[in-house]
Amino acid sequence: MNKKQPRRLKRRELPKATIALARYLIGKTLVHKLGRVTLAGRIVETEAYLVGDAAAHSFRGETPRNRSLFLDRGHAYVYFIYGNHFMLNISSGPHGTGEGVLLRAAEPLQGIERMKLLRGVSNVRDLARGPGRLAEAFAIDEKLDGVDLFGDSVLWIGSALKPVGKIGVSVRIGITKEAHRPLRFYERGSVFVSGTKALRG
DNA sequence: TATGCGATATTCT
DNA sequence: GAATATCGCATAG
Repeated sequence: MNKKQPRRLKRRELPKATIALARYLIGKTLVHKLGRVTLAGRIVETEAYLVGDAAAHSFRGETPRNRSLFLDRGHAYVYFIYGNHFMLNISSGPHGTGEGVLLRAAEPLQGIERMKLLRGVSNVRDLARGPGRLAEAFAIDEKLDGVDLFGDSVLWIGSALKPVGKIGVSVRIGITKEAHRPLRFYERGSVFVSGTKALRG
């Protein structure tokens, strides 16, 4: 029973550079329509993956698994990892360029009861705090791989519903290569950002 | 806070 | 055939 609705963002509104996009997405709204239920959350943490970046899945070229990462900017790249988690990325470069932004955490706004069912937890703070949790809370799976987030699909990015706080920058989480590059962006002080307290400040 | 392990698709050798 | 992966949870300290 939510009043304020986000506006669908258009592809041409997106910054062209991947790092700029990662920063731009903080505070925006991730929306997934599930029949009658709408799941929505405020993106509070992202990471950029670039060309020539050994930590990026595109580093060794295009394969069947990472092909969505090479789509024109604004498409979903969803993959399965560690035997039990999906991750949601947004492709960034022009078609043929393997860059993208990983969505790592969100603040649940709408459809919270459904998210609790999907996740099997009741603590709102833990619903989408971390990339695997975010995907589970938003019912993201391989069927959404390659979807255009800026067309008219059920999964899309909307405008910000609240002012965005200060944005922090740090190294990325959970990678072993290029682990020193400052390519993680997050809303400072948000309790919905993943990692320990130090990683939210 | 800090390990430690599960469970599997994809890629590498 | 083997290693690795953009993690999360349980359990111990």
